[in-house]
Amino acid sequence: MKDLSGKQAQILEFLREFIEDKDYPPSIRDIQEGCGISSTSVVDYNLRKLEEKQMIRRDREISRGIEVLGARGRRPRVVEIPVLGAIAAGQPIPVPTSDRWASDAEDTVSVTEDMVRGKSNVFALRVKGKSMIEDLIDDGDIVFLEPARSAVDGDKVAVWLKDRGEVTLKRFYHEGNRIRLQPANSTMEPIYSAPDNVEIQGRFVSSFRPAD
Amino acid sequence: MKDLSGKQAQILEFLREFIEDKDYPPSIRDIQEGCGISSTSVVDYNLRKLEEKQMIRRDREISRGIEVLGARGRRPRVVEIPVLGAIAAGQPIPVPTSDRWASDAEDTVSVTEDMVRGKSNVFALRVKGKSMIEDLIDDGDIVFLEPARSAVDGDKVAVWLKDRGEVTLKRFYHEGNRIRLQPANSTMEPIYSAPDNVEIQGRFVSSFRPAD
DNA sequence: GCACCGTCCGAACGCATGTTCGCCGCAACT
DNA sequence: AGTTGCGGCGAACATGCGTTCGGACGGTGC
Repeated sequence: MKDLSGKQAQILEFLREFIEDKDYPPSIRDIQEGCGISSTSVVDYNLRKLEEKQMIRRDREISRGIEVLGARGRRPRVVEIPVLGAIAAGQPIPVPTSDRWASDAEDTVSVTEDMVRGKSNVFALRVKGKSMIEDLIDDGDIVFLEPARSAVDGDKVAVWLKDRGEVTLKRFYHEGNRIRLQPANSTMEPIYSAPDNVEIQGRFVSSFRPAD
Repeated sequence: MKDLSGKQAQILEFLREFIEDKDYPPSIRDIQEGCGISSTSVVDYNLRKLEEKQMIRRDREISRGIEVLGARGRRPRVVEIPVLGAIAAGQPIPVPTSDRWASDAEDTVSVTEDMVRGKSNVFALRVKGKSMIEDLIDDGDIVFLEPARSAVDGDKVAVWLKDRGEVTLKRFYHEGNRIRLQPANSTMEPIYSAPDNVEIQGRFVSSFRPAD
C-alpha cells in the first residue's frame, strides 16, 4: 500500500518540484518529458496507481488537475501579517480601530498560519530598544498581537499606560481594585496601576526573533 | 498603470480565491463563469490587460498557465524544519552529523523561508524548562539553529559544555585563551571555560515563541 | 509449453481550453 | 455626422491535454 515503484516515486518527486517551481501542476505530457517516459499512457497508468495509494488527487476532465497530498504536498496556509510599527518605551503605537489595516501597514510579514494560531486580524509590532528585555522580548523581535480590549489574569498584553504615556508588554492581573502588570523576571518589580489608567491594546499571540 | 477596471479587479480577486482553494489556476472558462462574463474573449482581453499591468504572468499555449504576481500572489517559499528534539539544561541534544535528518526527525515545523534567512540545513529545538530564561529563551520556545562547529565573537551558539554535561545557548566570545559564554542578562554572570571544554553544536538563526 | 499479470508503448480519439476575428454599443472627441 | 478608441460579444478555429485501445515485453505459476 505504501511502497511505490521507482517510476512512481520519480513522478511524485517531479510533481513536487514542478508545482514548487511553476505554481501550477504539470500536464501529463510535461511529466512524460520531464521523467523521460515514452508514452502518455504510462504516465496516466502510474498516476492512477498513485491515486489508488492516496498519494495524489486528480480532478478528472480538468487539465492539470493534479494535487499532491500528504504533508509535503499540502502547502501550509500562509497569512500576511501587517507590521503596524515599532513599539518602544515612551512611544505610543498607532492602534487601529477598524479592522482593515492592509492599506496603511508600512510592512507585512508572511508567516505560516499556525504561528498565529489561526487567529484573525492579528497584527505585528517591531520591538525597538532593549526596554522590554525583562519580558523576554529583545530588541529587534517581532511580536504578534491580536486586538483585544480586555484580558484575563495571566495574559500577556500590550497596555497603554496613560500616566506614563507609554506602551509596554506585561502579564496582566486584576488584584483587588488595581491592576498588576507583572514582568517575567524575578528581579523586576511589577507595576501597579489604577484600572482606568491602563488601556489594553492587544493580546500576545506569539513572537519571533530573527538573528542579530 | 496601476488602476484597473472593475472587471479586472474582479478577475484578479477570483484568480486568487480559485488558486487558494483548488491549488491550480482556473481556465478561461472558469473565470468566465465565476465572474459572470458572457464571453471567453472578454476574459482573454482583460487578462491581457492585467498582464500589461504586471499583475499576472501568463504562460502562453499552456492550459491554466496563469500566475498571480505581487505580494499577495507569489506565495512565500515555505520550508520544513525538522524539530530534532528538546533542549534543556543537563540534557544533551542529539546533533546530526549527516545532513539528512528528515527521516529521523520526530516532528517538523513549517516556516516561511525568510524566518531562517534562506539558510539550508537549519534544524529546530524545542526548549524545555525555564533554565535558559536569562537568555531570553522561555519554556516552550522553538529555536532555529544552523549547524556550526565554530563561531565568531558575539554569535549566539548552542554549546556543549563537556565538564557540566549540558547544552546551553549563550553568546560566544574568545577571550585570551579561554572562552566566555555571555548570557543576555546583566544580572547573570558569564561562564568562562577552556576552549577544549566547549563544543559548538549550532549557531542561532532565529527563535519563535508561541502563546502560552 | 501456456496462461496470467503488471508495466510499458504508440497512436488515435475527443473533449477542454486558449486564441482569433468580425461585429456592436458607447463615449469622447473633431 | 464622422471618427477613434475602449470594452464587450459570440462563434469559429487550432491546439493542449486527458483518455482509451490494441499490442508488446518480462516475470511467475501451472
